[in-house]
Amino acid sequence: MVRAPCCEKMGLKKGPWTPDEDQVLISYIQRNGHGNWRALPKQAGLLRCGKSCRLRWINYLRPDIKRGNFNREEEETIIKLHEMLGNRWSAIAARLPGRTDNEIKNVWHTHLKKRLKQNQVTPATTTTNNKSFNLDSSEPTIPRLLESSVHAPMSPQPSSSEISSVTDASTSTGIGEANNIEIKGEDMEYSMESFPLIDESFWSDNPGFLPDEYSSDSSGLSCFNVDTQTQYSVAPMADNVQGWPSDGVSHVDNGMDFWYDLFIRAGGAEELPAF
DNA sequence: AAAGGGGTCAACCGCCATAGG
DNA sequence: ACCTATGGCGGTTGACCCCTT
Repeated sequence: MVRAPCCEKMGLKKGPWTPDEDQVLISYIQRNGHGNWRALPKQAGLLRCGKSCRLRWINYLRPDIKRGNFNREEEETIIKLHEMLGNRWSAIAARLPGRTDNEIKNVWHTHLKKRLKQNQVTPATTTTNNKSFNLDSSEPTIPRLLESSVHAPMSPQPSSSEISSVTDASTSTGIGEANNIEIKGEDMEYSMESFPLIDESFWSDNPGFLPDEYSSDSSGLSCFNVDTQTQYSVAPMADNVQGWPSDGVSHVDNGMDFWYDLFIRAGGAEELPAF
């Protein structure tokens, strides 16, 4: 299909927006909305293409945009969601009110990716998994589980084309080993090391921590809700991870729900955040 | 003080999905 | 069923700024 020529071939302006252009766009959208981006610049009297107008509005001029630096909680949320969703920035942005996909993408590439990489080269040390919970937090909306994704120690990872078999906790030499698992989707890789470390001792050392309606499997890396007959991974997961969960249905949200469930039952938030 | 390098971020590009004709 | 227009998305670019040498 031959595409319509864009801005530069139509004598339209490119590059940074001027305050005047911003004002024209804002007042036009406030008066008329933005039903048709393609037609908008002409109707508004802007020498821009519709795409450029849309981008400017969505990424910068929208009234509900939250300006300023990302706080720690937002960054941790991004890291966690990126573990789940990969580079689906718009999906991540949808869960961060006031933040745009472009902004999140920039933060990821400029800050977070670097930070995670630094953590990867940190020599592996044994840490306890659930100890990373900070239940003293006065801000209950995001599980402190996320802390562990930032500070999780990294060690060489085994390769696997899909979720690998799980080292049986009874033969495992360490917590980290039991969780040193890599999941590969179609175009993404997920390291279980980025999640709180969990092995059999996690369940046994935390009587009452695992909700009654869940029963963990032998690996300790998935559990089963006996009420809903649903299997959950212990880590939030992507919907394109092959062969997981067992029913083949996307359980992205289930994964998150499960974490939140654990978090709440560990004394965290009273209510689920709006995910 | 000037140059160079790296970081940041707004904006663009090109592809894809989808609605509508 | 096919074609086209449009919106939306992720990857990339380049201008600007700041820090270091």
